[in-house]
Amino acid sequence: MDIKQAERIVVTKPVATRPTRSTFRSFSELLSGAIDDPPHETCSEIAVAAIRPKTVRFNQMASSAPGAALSSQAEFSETLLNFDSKRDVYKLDKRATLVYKPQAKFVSKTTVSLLANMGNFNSSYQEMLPLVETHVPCPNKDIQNLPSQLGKNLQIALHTETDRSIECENIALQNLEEVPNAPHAANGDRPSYDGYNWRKYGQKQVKGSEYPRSYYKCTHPNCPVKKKVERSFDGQIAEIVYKGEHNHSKPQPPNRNSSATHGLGSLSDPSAHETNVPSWDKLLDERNEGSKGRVENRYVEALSALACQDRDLLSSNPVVTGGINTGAVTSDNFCGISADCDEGSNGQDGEPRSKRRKSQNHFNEGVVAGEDIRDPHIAIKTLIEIMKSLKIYKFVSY
DNA sequence: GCTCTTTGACCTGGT
DNA sequence: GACCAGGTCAAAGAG
Repeated sequence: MDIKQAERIVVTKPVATRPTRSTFRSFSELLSGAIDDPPHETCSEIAVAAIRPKTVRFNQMASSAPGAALSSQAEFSETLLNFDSKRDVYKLDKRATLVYKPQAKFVSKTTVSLLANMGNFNSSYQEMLPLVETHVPCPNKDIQNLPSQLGKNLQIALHTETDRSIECENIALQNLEEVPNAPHAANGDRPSYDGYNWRKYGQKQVKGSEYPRSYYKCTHPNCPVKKKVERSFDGQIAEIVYKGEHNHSKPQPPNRNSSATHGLGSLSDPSAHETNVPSWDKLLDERNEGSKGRVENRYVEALSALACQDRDLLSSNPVVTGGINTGAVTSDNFCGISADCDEGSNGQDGEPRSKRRKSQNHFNEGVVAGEDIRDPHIAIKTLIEIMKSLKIYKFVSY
């Protein structure tokens, strides 16, 4: 399929310099700017958002010393995002400064459109998402499928600033674009969160880039699409550049009715097929009747991802241990929820799988701290409590 | 035995 | 034409 250059949205290549006080804007400003723009320009903004947010870093130390970094980030973040303890709301400080690495990229309009349509959920939750779901190298699936209902629910629970559009979504989407260590699909292809399968064909250390760049091809026959991915050493996406357009639709997930233990089912819970214990994914499906189930799932995933962020902190945290654990959820089995928080946690074979799975099932029941977190309001309240207890006030997207 | 990743070598385009 | 950097190929090894 020919790639029409004219259809690509070209983003001029900025010089990679540290933004100055006057040149960069806070995340909220960027978001509000996107909203204020007229529709046509909003489209461009979406395109930019879809390709720009590869790097929103505060401190490189984050990857080298997770615990310390979290602490320092928390301190830093307190100046950026303040909680209203009375109302459980948070406010973005306009002075907040996020540093992201500018880079020239272009994607097709089709790609932009696809990204933009990957879940048209509202902003409140999106604001939560980058923190919960991109700060930790946890494979969180189907983020793009978040229903708008979730945003509505969260708008009730959180009094955020203005309505945000898809920029934040795209940021989250990009940061979640591909998950390292994701189990292979049955056919050996590596499904990504953009829904396509990719095969790595090269890797190179690019001059001027601190991370190695990996080259991927779409595994679909005759599909010309390629992408470059720069991933930091802790496995988080630093940059993604798409090239070309898919000449096919997204590969269909396997029919779970007939083979619920294969394909994406196993992607979610690689070990699920080994036992009769229903996989997390499957349970989700069972609950996914309408958007409500998905809303619930996102909370559970968000909580699990948060837990993955620093299990030591969680385990020593009175709110978490005293609250969540009363719901039979420990910091460890938090990670079990999202199937494979990271390779490390998965590789912790000190705890028998059955035990982890059992714990996971507790969470599957949607009970945390004695409350039913399937209720979005309760879920977000619980989440905020945990965040507050951990002094996590800011979304840091890598 | 198949498929994927890794990685050094090679190719290509820009200066 | 030389040099350089990015992109791709392909053999070897791993799972």
